[in-house]
Amino acid sequence: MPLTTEALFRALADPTRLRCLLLLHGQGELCVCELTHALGEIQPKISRHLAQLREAGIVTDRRQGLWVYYRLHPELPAWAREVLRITADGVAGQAPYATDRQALADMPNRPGAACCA
Amino acid sequence: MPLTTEALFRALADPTRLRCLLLLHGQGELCVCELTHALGEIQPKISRHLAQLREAGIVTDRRQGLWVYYRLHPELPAWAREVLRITADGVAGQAPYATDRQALADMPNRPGAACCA
DNA sequence: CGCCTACATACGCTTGACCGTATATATGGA
DNA sequence: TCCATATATACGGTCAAGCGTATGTAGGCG
Repeated sequence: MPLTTEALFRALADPTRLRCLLLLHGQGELCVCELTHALGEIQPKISRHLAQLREAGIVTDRRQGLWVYYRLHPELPAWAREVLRITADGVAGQAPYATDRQALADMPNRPGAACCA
Repeated sequence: MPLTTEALFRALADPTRLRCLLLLHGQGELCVCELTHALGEIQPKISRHLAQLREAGIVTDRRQGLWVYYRLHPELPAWAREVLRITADGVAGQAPYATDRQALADMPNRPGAACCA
């Protein structure tokens, strides 16, 4: 079942999901604890919203060790990516999107490749 | 108060509002009875959703005689128009958007300039 | 095995969105 | 003035979305 327009906009209509998606759009791949830290929300809340995005076909996940990494679904329709791109451009400097990026950058002990420096 | 990203996506997340907005985007200006006929919905439902869109700053209205014409708000941010354009392109041939356009074209006794042919 | 960390999910609750019906308001014409 | 049409809104009800808390599951390490 393909992604409908309505399903995408319903996903984007929640601030937590929109913030996650814009972060994933800019960063490529993030695990749950990174998103949790970046948004400053509790973990079950982030997990629940990511599950919704996964069930809608907007993101995919990949487990690596203890961590589960989320990214935009590789088969996301072009128009959906366009919507994300335009939105990301339009709100790049605004709160909370800019502060989310900053909080992620300032996060200590980030898992993944970052720890192998 | 400017239009927030979240407010736009919340507006687009409802099928009735999305159908109205895509019609308005393609047709420029439509009155309530035209939208009611095109979507095949009852009038109070259309009016209520249009009121929400108006309060969100996404459309404006103009009364002319008995009819109230709605159109996209002239000061709608460029990114919001882009989102609408991309969406309209992406779903142009699909139901119910294509059939909405057809039903509007087939509507008898349309008010406005169309009757002066 | 036992423990810790990361993540997912079940539960109960609250709040708000959307609905249809009924009614109010506004305009134009007889 | 009275009526008809077009539109807006008020009311009451239903349902689903989102929430925090608590608990389940999965992987890594001793």
